[in-house]
Amino acid sequence: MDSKTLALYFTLFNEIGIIEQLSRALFESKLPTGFLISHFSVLNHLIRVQDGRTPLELANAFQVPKTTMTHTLSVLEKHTLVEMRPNPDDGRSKCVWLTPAGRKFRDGAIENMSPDMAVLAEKYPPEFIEGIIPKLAEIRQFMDAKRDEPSKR
Amino acid sequence: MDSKTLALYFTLFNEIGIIEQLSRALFESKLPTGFLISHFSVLNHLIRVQDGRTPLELANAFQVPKTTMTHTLSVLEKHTLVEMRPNPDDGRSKCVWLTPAGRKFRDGAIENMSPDMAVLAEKYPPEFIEGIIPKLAEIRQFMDAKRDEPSKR
DNA sequence: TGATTATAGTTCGATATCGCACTATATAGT
DNA sequence: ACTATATAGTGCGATATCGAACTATAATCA
Repeated sequence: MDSKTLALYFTLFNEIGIIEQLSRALFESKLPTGFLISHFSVLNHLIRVQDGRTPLELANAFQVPKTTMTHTLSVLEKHTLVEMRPNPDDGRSKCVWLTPAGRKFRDGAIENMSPDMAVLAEKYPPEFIEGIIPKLAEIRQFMDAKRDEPSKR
Repeated sequence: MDSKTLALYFTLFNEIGIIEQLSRALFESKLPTGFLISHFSVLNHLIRVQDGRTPLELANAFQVPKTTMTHTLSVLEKHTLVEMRPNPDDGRSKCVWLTPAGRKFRDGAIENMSPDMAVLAEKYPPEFIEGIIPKLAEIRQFMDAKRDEPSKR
């Protein structure tokens, strides 16, 4: 692989990294002080896929170590945005449930983020975004699959 | 903006966020233990745009607070991968220079990352990547511009 | 069933990131 | 020149992320 081609792939991840940073900063500026995307993401995920997930499921969904998820959940719990209940199917485990305050927090955050998305949509209409997403999703799936199978080890 | 369209834009940033996480984990696994992408990125940047940059220029380039850059640079300096010299043009400032070890570190890291990029390239040839990058770059530039001009404030 | 191994979650220690406040130097305004 | 303001970098404290080790419960298997 020549260095020119290599640079191309690096550029891809560099662009992705920068957008990630910009969007994170943008989104976090719309959250109440002290809250981060990690907190919002968990609440949002619980609404999208139904709450009652276990901490481990959440850690896998976000591909963070379980210790990180323990910490994130403890913050959410401290603010009564989620509630931990024992897992009826597994004595070692727990289930995470949204509280009404948690749902409200998530809805409010989305509302605050909406105007910025609208500004973006003025310049880049839905069709433009629809043209990109499938390609990114493909790459994401490929990388995700490779992750579990680190070169036949 | 209807919630369906809103969700589309969220999906974009979600995909980007996941790829960022996966690529970060992948790249960091190719670095010597204890080093992170933040360290590599600075070395790489100094080679791409010439060393002799100031800490503030670097902080802006990566859009991190200057305190973060101070910390990152101190780690690099501790490992003699960079060298800080006074800025001849400004008594408050410093310039960051690569050491031979720093160049070697960067080159070695790129070499270690190469095989993974090659695997990716097998499935997604350069033309595929070239089709995505300009669109991402556009969005990145747009967001970057908006960042400085937070709705006419 | 008893012993072994695997899994869910937490605790702990290390490092990263970030905001605030501070020092030192530079620049602008008078 | 003198004062006021802006800027470059750092120190410090708070929180986030992560890996290693630990506890408790489950699953496997002889």
